[in-house]
Amino acid sequence: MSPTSSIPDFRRALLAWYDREQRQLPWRTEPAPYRTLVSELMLQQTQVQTVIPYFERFLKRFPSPQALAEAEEEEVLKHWQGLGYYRRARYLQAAARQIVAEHQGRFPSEKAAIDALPGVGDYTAAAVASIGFGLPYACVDGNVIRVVSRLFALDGDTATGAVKKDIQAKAQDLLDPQRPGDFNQAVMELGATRCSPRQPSCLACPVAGHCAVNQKGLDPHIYPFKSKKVKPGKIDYQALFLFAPGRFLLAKRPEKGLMASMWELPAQESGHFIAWPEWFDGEISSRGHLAKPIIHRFTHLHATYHVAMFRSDAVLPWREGEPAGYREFRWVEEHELAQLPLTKVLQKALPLIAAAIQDERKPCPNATSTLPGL
DNA sequence: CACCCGTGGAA
DNA sequence: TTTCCAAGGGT
Repeated sequence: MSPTSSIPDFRRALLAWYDREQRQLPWRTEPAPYRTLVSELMLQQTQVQTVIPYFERFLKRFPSPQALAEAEEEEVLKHWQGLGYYRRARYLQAAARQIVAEHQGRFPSEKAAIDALPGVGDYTAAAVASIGFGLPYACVDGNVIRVVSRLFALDGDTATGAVKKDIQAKAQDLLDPQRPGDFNQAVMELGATRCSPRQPSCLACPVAGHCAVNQKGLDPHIYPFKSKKVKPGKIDYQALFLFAPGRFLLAKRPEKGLMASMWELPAQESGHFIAWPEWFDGEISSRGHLAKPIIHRFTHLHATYHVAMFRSDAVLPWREGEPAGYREFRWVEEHELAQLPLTKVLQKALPLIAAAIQDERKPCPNATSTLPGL
């Protein structure tokens, strides 16, 4: 805050701007704590535009904590497919079950009970408490860190605990106790639409007059200071597309870790194509592989998937438990894909595989399936 | 505290 | 092509 500005003036200016220019978002209509919880879980590390269609589909299918609590995990994951950070989906369902089991299905209005919900940390608890129940807790997310850093021209590394604590305290001081939910959303809205990381629109900022960086003529781009991040590692996978007439083999990933419980092509870490799926006891009638590997970028992992394809003329068993590490294997038909939660890598691979196999089999008139040999 | 956990968009 | 990062939480 600049020396001449007051907190009440700041609140008034920010809330007036928010009342005037806030975006119309699905979770801002019919406000309810459960809807706020769903939106906040989805918005963790995920942009608003990405979340909107997921939020609408999810609320339509799981309109209440009861509906979500009673659902099959696989269907919940299916509704999260493509959104990433799949643990959030399971935490959300666990939270719904906790609300049903421990709060008789009534969303808890006490801060401590909100804190105790799975997948709910400091940020999300403050968001649900303030937006859902009007409780005076300040949210601190990436937007707030940036806005507060610039408002006060804070030079410290925001990765350190001391700076985080300082920002939390300053955000709490600024919070309007009369309208905590709107105020929290207003700061985040400002961070998303004006006080952005790369191209801050200080000329269009409703609180530029309160901002230390702006009033001192400092460069907003250097706030907040962040230490360099670690470069992502690289990893090669050998993935197998094993198919028989009408079916192909999918694997369900382990319950924990990367893309937990999602379905994908069975794969193992390897830099090379393997000649033969040794865990398959059937007879292979033909084989091939994708000309180009599938590149998939995770936050801190660059993965390359080499896809080998093996055709068998009958659906036969593979050796139990192999390849290692999977929760379940299943021969699936194309129409079943609509029910299974699939990894993005699998979704990238399927059309390429279909094209490769149809290519080998031409002429191939009247091909109605997008998948090979079906 | 460092690391893990997805994906898409922007520059 | 590479890098950053987005309404973070758990371990």
